[in-house]
Parts: sequence; C-alpha cells; structure tokens
Amino acid sequence: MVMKKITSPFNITLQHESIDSQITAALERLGESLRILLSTEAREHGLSPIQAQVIIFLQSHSREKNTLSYLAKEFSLTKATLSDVIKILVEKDLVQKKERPSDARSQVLALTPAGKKIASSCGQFANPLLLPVSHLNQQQKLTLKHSLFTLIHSLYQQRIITIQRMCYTCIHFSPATPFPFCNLLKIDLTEEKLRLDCSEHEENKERKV
Amino acid sequence: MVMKKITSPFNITLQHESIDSQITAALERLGESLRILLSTEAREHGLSPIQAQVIIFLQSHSREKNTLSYLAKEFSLTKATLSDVIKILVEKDLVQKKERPSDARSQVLALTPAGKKIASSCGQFANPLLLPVSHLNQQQKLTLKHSLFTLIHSLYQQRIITIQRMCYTCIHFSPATPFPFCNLLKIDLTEEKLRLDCSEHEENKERKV
DNA sequence: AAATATAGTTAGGAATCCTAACTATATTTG
DNA sequence: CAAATATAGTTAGGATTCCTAACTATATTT
Repeated sequence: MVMKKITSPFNITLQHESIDSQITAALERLGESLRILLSTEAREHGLSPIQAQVIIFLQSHSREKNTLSYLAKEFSLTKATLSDVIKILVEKDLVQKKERPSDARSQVLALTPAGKKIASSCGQFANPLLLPVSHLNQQQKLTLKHSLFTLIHSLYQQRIITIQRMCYTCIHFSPATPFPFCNLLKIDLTEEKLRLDCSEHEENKERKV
Repeated sequence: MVMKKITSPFNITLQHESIDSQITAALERLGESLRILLSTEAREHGLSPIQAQVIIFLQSHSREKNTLSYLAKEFSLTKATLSDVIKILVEKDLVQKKERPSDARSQVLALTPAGKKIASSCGQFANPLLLPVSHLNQQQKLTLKHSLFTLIHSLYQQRIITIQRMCYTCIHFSPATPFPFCNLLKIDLTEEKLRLDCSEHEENKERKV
C-alpha cells in the first residue's frame, strides 16, 4: 500500500505500486466498468440500472424469500428506495406482488410473464467478461475463483456485505471433514463445487473468523 | 454460462453454475461492494462519491493531463456532469483550475492545499480488501494480478473501457523481446513490474488483439 | 478565410437514493 | 392476555447524480 517514489537513472519518477494495491485497484476498475455497462445495457431495454438488477435477481432467484426487505438488503439500499423501484416495476407490469399467507405484512415478489420475457433478453446481456474469463486456463480459473471467494468472504466477515449465499456461511457447511462438505446435498465441496450463490443457502449467523 | 438444472437424489434442485459465470458474478459482487463502501466513506468526509473519486484521482495523478475532458473520459461521464462536480469542488476550495498556456480553452485541474489535506485523509480510506489480499500467497497474488490485468485489457479492446494506463496499451511497450520490455524505463516487464496505472503511459491507439 | 473540431458551461429534467414519519401486522413479555 | 416492541412496507420531501441540448470560445484543418 505504500507508494515509494524512486528516481530512475533516466530521471523519470518510478512509482512502485505494491501488488496488493494493484490488485485492489484492478478490482475497483473492473467493478466500475461493469456498473457502467449495466447502466448502458439497462437503458437500451428501457430500464434503469436498479430496475434491471431487480429483474435479473428475481429471474435467477425465484422463491418465497424474495420480499422487498430482502432485496433492500441484497442491494444495500433502504426499503424506501426499493419500494419506489418495485412500484414502478409493478406499474410496468414486469413484477407482481403475491400475498404471503404466513405473514400478512409482507408480499412475495415475482416476475410477471412480461417480466420474464424482458429478464431473459436482459439475461443475454453480453457480459464482456465471459469471453476473456473463458480463455483463462483451468488452473488460473480455480485460483481466481478461490481468491475472489476469499475476498468476498472477508468482506462478509467485516460486515460490509450483509447478504450472500456462499457455502462458507451456510448452516449446511462443514469446514473440513477432511474436505469441506455440504450436509444438505451430501457432497464434497471441492474447489469446483463451492458455490457463490446457492439456492439452498441458509445463513449461519456465527461469522466465525 | 449454461445453467444446468439437475434433480438430486434428495429431490433438491441442483444449480450447476459454470466456473466462468461464478467468476464474473464474484467480480460484480466485489465491485458493487466497493462502490457502496466508497459512497459511505465519502459521505463521512462530507463528499459525494464522485467528488471523492475526483479528489483521490487528482491526488495520485498530479499532472498537466488532468483536464475536465480527461476526467470525464476516465470516469465515463459527460463533460456536463464533470463540469458540475468540479464547480462544486472549486466552490469548496478543494480543487483549483490553472490556466494552460498551450491551450486557452482548457484548464488544468489540481488540488488546493485543503484538497490535498482531505485527499490524504481519504487516501486512508480503510480499504477492506487490502488486508485479505495481503493474506493471499505470492503465487495466488501473481495469478490474480495477471488474470485481472488480462480481463481489463480485454474490456479495453472491446472499447468498454476508454481510458487506462496499463503497460499493454502503451507506446513504450514491446510485447516480447524475449520478455515484455518498457522502452522508456528500459526495464523488463516481469509479472511483478507490469503496471496498471503508469504515470508515463502514452496510449498506443492500435489496440491490436 | 471558412469549416470543423474541441474545451468547457449552462439550463432543464429524469432517475437514484436518502431520512423521517407513518400504517399495519407479528412477536415478545410482564 | 394486554402492552410494548419489532418488522414489513408506504409516502412525502429533498439532495445528488447524471443526462441531453444548446451555447461560447478557442484550435485546427482545409
């Protein structure tokens, strides 16, 4: 993180950036790019970025859990903000609210047929990272996945991310017996099988370090 | 990228996410977290996120090139948007505009003493990624750096990123003779030395693939 | 010298996202 | 069981972000 300045024999200031800060800078850069891309693509579909995010999320996570409050946590926004967004999506007939018998205060959010249609065309969002990622070799991919998962887990432990659904933080996860194991699916969680976003995830609130 | 759905012996739907899409999802997740973090931290310093980004950028890139237009490209915003942001920063006496003798239309942006002061306290932005990154082993770091640089370079080639300052896209960069080499600094660009953001960078507009 | 390009500003407006105050239902507790 | 507290969600009002379009002024090209 320290920035050393060295004068080279050619009288040019050499910045020596540590590899750690180069990595964090690269992650920031990629994140920024993806965000700009999302907003551009969303606009082409007549959606705002957050509207698109909600629709894509509902498409890939269809289930009872999807309430307004849950989405607010997912996106780190207030309920008021999400309420506005959902209201517009309901007016556009892309999302519908269904009563939840178990709790009269809350409603389950789901895509309407029109919403599903848009979602699947948004799902085609030509993610410009997929091609270059696919060109990495298998070893690089595994290392990359492992490193990124570690970083996300660390943000979760630092309480910066409040919601996620990765194996490390699931009540069904056994750390090492002798390998990480999923007690629900009864499978060894090799590097390949570890999930970032499991539909069966149930949070283990302990957040052991 | 294909999402296979398999019914497990336990009647639980197994999603098989490809490692490629897990990686892109993880990158999106990290990017989103960093953005939220920036906005939180900026607010604590009485700045908006974009104001903070501008100040941090000016701190680490003090030079003639820093015009309003350059920053607009850097952040993928319009000149109108940047003009507003800069106006406010000038009113707050954090940024100053200096005349540029070579071109009377444009002005060079630089931090005022007050701006530098804020910048260095913002520079302390406890980046929550630095600690977990530092705990990766050297081999993981090198692979991570290499992969992330490759991805950024690919976004540049796809014209999604319009400005950057990494070795691959610099006129002083020789790809392999037999190793990548910087013709300006006269050094071999080993993985360790490759830069993401070099102050001597001059764009090679060819964008060879 | 005229046409075109570039740097930057201004005005007006849509969208994002917040806080605070509120209603209604659930849950906990004395 | 009634009162206190917590949770789901809405509404109103406002600050900020960020855009397009129209504009001025200076540079560059033809």
